Amino acid sequence: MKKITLNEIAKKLKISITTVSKALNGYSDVSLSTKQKVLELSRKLNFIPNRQAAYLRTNKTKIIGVIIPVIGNSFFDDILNGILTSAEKYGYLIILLKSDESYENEKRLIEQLLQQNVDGIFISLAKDTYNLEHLEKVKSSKTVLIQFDKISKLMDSSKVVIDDFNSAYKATEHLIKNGCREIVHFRGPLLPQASIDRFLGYRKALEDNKIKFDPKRVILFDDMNDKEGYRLMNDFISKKIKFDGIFSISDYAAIGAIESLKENNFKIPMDIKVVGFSNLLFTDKLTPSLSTVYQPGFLMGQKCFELYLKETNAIKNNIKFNYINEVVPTKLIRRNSSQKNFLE
Amino acid sequence: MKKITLNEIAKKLKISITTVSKALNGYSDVSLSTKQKVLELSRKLNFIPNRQAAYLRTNKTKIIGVIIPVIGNSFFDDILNGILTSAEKYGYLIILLKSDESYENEKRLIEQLLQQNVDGIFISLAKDTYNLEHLEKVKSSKTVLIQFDKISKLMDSSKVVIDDFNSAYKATEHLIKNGCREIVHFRGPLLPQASIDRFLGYRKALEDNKIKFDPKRVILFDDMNDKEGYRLMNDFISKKIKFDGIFSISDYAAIGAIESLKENNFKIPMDIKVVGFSNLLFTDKLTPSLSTVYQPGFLMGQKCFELYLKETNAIKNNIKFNYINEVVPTKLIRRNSSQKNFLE
DNA sequence: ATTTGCTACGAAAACGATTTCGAATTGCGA
DNA sequence: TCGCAATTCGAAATCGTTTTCGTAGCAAAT
Repeated sequence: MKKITLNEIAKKLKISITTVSKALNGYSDVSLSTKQKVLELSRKLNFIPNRQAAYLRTNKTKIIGVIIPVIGNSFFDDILNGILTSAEKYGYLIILLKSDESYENEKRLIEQLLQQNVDGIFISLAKDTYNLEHLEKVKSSKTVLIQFDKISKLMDSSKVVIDDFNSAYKATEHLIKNGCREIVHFRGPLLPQASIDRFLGYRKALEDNKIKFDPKRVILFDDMNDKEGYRLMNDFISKKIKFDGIFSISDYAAIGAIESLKENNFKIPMDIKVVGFSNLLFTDKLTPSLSTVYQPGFLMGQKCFELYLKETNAIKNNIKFNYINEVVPTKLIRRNSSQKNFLE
Repeated sequence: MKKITLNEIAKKLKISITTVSKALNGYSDVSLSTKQKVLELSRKLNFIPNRQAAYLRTNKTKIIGVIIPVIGNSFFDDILNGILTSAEKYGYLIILLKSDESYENEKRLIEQLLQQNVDGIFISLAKDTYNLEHLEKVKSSKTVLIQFDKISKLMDSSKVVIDDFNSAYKATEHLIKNGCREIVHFRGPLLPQASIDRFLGYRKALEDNKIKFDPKRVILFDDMNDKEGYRLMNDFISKKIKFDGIFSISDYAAIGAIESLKENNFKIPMDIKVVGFSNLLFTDKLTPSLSTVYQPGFLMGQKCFELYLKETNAIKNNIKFNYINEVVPTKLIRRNSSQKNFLE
């Protein structure tokens, strides 16, 4: 069974390809009767327009490439959900790619996306991405670039992020208000901006509350998963440094830490109060339920698309466009793991 | 900045487009010296081959469309991860789509994928998909179709699934061995094959152990989330029907049920033992940790790709090909929620 | 009779690659 | 010198659309 093309339809109707194309695309210079004939026949023959061929003329693929560091994080799932929902609404398709937190992969993936002539690239950077040439390449190829969540301030583009500094500040302040004075900070890898800003928020909250910042209480993570949280918590406990709270940049690490704490007979939140970050799935179902900061992933995904649309429209209409830095609100979720007077 | 094409390179080198193309694609009838010149210049000009133009001749997009019912289920994340990993290995890109459990959406999405001329479509069906015309369309357009997880037996194609019947049998048997005699079954929606097979496995396990099957103890779910689990558990409890175990087709529902049980002062696993399905993220971190059946999502994703490759290769080499039904092994994970002599 | 203004349609170029097939060039042995 | 094979290259067709620019035909206006 051969594929149906405009040509086929034109021949059977004894009209030109041009007219068929116009009839299908709502041009006004085609009579109602031929338009109906075309629509009817193309439906009958099950005509499927060829997007790649169309691209060759229009230069629009209506495809967005999305690069995220990893698959399986429920926060990224939320973002993805937001992106997909918006994409569907506007007739776009999404090519999904994962960098596995590697800059080299990221570079390669971007190359692939450019070969596909995607109309836009949404990216959340790998944790070890320091070089930004690959992003420059995106921009110089006139592809719209949107950074989200893990962004680089050194790269000019529209961005959608949370207010990391203030979110961290609030979380830390919350611990302080609930009586903590010696708060351990689980910090992410050194490079990512989010990691830096959250650390600064943590430190500022201490300062503002006249608590001396102690670098021995910040723990650097390379990989923010529960196993690492467990391991590094064990390490820290063995150092016998006093502490009564934990602010973790990641729910994963916090959950791992809680496991370790339980095994070491610490009571949560009585002895140690902990708050995580992201409000991952089921963190409300844990015992104790985990306090955390909620990030509106779905909304962030939608915002990515909005910014993309604004930018392409500006380009299309040839009007000046300034990159937008969209900061979405977070919300501290107070659960049992950080409660003040907790009765079991 | 104009886009670089084969033409540009050819002109600057004063050779033909043909030769440039051949040099870039490793043809043997181009001398080493010109090949080097071409490679060098195309690197210098940052030449990016145009995949859509290439497609028009080759008829291969090297894109796979993947349709899943929802985003945000960690089991599907695992599958997706497997698919993406294999795709990358073989130089394919993935267009990701979600049906939101709706047949109508599914139909539309498939239409879109066919317009994109994807080389293959991997699909996990929506829960209300009864009509299979859209899948027939895929096949009649010579696009390779692979069904995974939520499949339809009525549609002929390669498939990758788990052994739902036996997995459910084992889970139920496990509850029986640990002393349960009146086991409630959380069943999914009526249509999906997995839902049916798991129910049959449950019933067979009862039979084989001389336990009378009681339809009043099977609870039909429309939406298998924790809220529904909570609500329907409450409903069931209010009916005062005796029970001492739950086999839920979904971890989500099981987790919701446990919340309800706790509130109603049932002790788990002492009073009620429960086992779920899927081994979702953090089910091991709950209190009590949730017994469940693990499904190898990542492996399933990889298998999808393997089956796809087998089928395309067969088609390419024009050899006969029989659809493959790949059944991957599951594993019952015994945790605290179903333990026999549990000491708190 | 000529002009004007519509409507409805089509010819043809263009997008950027791949691939077939033929031809030019070269080397080399007879 | 001629013929032949091997090597290297290119002309041109092709994939399936979109879009520009005509133009034919016809009615109304001058």
